[in-house]
Amino acid sequence: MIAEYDIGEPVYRCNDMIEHWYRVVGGAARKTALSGDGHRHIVDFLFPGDFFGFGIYGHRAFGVEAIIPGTLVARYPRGNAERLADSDPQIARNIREATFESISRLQRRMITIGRSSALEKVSTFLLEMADRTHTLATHAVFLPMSRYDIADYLAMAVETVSRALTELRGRHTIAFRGVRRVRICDRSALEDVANGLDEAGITQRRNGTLVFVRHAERLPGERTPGN
Amino acid sequence: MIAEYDIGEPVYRCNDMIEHWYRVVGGAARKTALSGDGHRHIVDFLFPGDFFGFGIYGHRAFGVEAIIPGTLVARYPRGNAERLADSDPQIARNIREATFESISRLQRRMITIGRSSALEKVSTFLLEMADRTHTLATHAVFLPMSRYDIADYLAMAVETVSRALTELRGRHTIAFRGVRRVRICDRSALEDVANGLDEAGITQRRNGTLVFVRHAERLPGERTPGN
DNA sequence: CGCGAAGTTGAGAGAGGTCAACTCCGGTGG
DNA sequence: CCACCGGAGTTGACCTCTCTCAACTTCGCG
Repeated sequence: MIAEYDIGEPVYRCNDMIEHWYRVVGGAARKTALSGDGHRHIVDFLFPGDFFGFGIYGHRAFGVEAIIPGTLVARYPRGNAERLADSDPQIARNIREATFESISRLQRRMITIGRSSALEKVSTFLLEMADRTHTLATHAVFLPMSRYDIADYLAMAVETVSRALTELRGRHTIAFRGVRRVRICDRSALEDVANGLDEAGITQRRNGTLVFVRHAERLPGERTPGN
Repeated sequence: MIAEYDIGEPVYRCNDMIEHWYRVVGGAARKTALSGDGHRHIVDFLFPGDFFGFGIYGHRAFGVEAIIPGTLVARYPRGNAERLADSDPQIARNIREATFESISRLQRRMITIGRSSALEKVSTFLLEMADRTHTLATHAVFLPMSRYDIADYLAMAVETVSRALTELRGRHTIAFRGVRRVRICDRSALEDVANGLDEAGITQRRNGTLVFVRHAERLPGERTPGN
């Protein structure tokens, strides 16, 4: 069963009972949560092909809303899907693979969010979007989400997202064809930034003169000696 | 098949081929990754009963090491486990549930790491540990990991972890019985801090008189009006 | 008892959050 | 067709929290 959603329209809300499993067919959606202090978090963006809403019993911990008008989502009653999985090992296997994939994406993202500068986060994000939307290297990446969404996804302030994008544009690593259309001009430079190989050559002011400073002079693993 | 590991001893390493699925039987372990800039991240801590190492093909993205001497880990050859899952729907179901659980824990953690102050992170961490190690409310929580591990788990500096713990001790929210033995004295206070309701009751001066100000006076969702 | 690692504490600096002003863009209505 | 409006996005100035660097203390173990 496929349903269509408009911008901002919820597929399900936080605290809803878990009754279906879902799959994005067209458009895009965001999975959101509100933390106690009233901050919105975007747990994941969902694109065509992505499964979501897995869960066994109880209530939804997150809500899912479309971010593109006319987003299409297929829905499977949970019970049916479970029975189907029980009777058909191939389906069970597919579900397993989808969830493993989901886990590995979450783990990668946690590392992104955890330690890394604003520039690193945004660069990683752009590469992820280019990848997940299957954008050809020569084409511009279309970002269906607002800057606010990006900010809540990367756990940073909107202004900082904006500044990071401006910085990357200034370096000619990316270029804009419309606010939400980004062309990756220098992919390897972008990858370098995303991997923290960036601050490598930042111009700093020291004693009144500009100097180049290498940042990561510490060796990997140095931090944890024994235990 | 069960194997025993000493402190720091790897169950598997990053880039190893995926050959087994695992389950912690006794002790504790950490799942780690190194990011490009040489920072160590702890993706998850693993306790008795936790499954880990799921994956279908290719190489490990993370490494797993014991953090307690004599940690016991059961190991199942991947192929066997998959075949078993194919032939027994109940096992497939168990695996599904374990991975769903893992996903939901990851998502919660991402929110923790994302937006929240040092104090919030550490409070959340203590509650999580109390919960996951099934510590009775009256007992002290034993933290098997070093402060460095905690820091890399919460994506913050060791010193900041230390300072946060000191702060909580100063408030008599927690007390120490040895460096790695923490008693939660005031659980509800700890939960408040973890939920960001901390700064909630700050006394501020407004028009010359002291008033209590709730921090999150902004309504949830307010940040993203339309889109 | 002494050593090295773990943990704590202090001082200073920098990245990013916050607040505020401003621009840009799309849609609506005159 | 243009003026206007509101929200999205950008830019600037400032301030705060946390990271960093460094010294010090405590703990665990030979």
